Amino acid sequence: MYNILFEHLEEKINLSAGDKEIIKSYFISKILKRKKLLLQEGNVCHYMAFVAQGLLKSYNTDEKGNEYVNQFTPEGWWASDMNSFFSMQPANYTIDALEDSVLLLITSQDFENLTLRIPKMDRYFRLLFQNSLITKERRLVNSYMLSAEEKYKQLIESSLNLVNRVPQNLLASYLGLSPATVSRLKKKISLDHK
Amino acid sequence: MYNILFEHLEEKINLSAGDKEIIKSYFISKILKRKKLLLQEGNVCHYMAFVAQGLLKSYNTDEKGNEYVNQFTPEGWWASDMNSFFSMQPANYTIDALEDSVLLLITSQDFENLTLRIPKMDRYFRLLFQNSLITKERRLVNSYMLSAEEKYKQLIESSLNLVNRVPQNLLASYLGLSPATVSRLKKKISLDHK
DNA sequence: ACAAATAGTTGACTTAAATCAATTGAATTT
DNA sequence: AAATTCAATTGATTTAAGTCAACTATTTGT
Repeated sequence: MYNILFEHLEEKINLSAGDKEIIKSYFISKILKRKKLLLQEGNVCHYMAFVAQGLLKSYNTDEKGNEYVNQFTPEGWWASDMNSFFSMQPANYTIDALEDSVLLLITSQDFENLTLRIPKMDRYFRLLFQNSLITKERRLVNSYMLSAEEKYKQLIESSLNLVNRVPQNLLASYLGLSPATVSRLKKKISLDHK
Repeated sequence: MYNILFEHLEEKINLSAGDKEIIKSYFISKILKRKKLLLQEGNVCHYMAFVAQGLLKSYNTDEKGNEYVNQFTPEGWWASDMNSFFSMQPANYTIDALEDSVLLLITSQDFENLTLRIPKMDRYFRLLFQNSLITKERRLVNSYMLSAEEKYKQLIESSLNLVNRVPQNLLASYLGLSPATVSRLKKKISLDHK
């Protein structure tokens, strides 16, 4: 179960057998069943979760109860409310499982301890956050520059795997569009291809 | 001129006098006059810039010539096209100076060398990117969840200093709104306060 | 395998914000 | 200080996408 974690770390840094033992000792594993919550908006986010298997989503909810999906996290990626995790403030996001999932959790205290004990982990997370930042920035710019149709097309091109695992209404939410709009776009695009 | 850089680094990590000498040696300083470009969309971004004084903006342009401002970078912050800088691919953004500015530049090769020579710098950038990521995520969610009026109000509350240094049409662009809309919102809000 | 819950489609209608254009006002440049 | 460029305002109009609602199709849990 830790293999997938080490594989991902080793894409960015080299680890000795000893490093791996140490790293292992900072994580605890958890099974999160479909629809169960990892984090509830308003609570402090105590864990950063590496998804070893399954799929999570994080979202927030406005006064009217509308859900805004912020991120999907499949195997090999990390999920948390970073603001809450690093500042201990109440979380803005709720995180739950879209599929039965296996997680490796680390607390914020242990995150700190781990990076101090193994400085390479700072490098790993520097590279991880750097890449996430590039992706988020792209998404933000797209949200301003692209039409609904272009957003939907880009998502299909860049994340076909996700598109097949996630209900269309959640993709709509992720794109900042209404389910009706995405349904119409899907039809339009399939007609355009004929 | 390096003092402001060191102050910022020392908010996140401790530096010895020796560290500072080494760090200094990796940067070159540059004066960038108002309206001059640091980076042109389509070129590779060779530098990451620490703004010691002044104010930069980064933006991209669509086929129709519309500009979409992506970030303002005042003193004490970093500017670059991160994707281009770290991957050597052509940049998506253009970066220019809104005010006469003083920059400290580091090349991507030297960035790599510096983090390898002083691992604490990985920690610094881990923390920097971590915070940027939190901010970008907030902006992304706001772009979906908030109305034009709420976006504008939040910007005023959170960044009054910027609001006073940046022309209103660029703030509009940064918020993903048209200049006309921002002008109307400004009027509406001032009336609401009476 | 069935019932219940959830998701997707489609039409009619609304709406927030964009666009266009004319005018006024402010800042830079020479 | 005048000229020129750039920024802001405001009204009239358009438009992309949202909302609402009724219906159908698909998934999920028991």
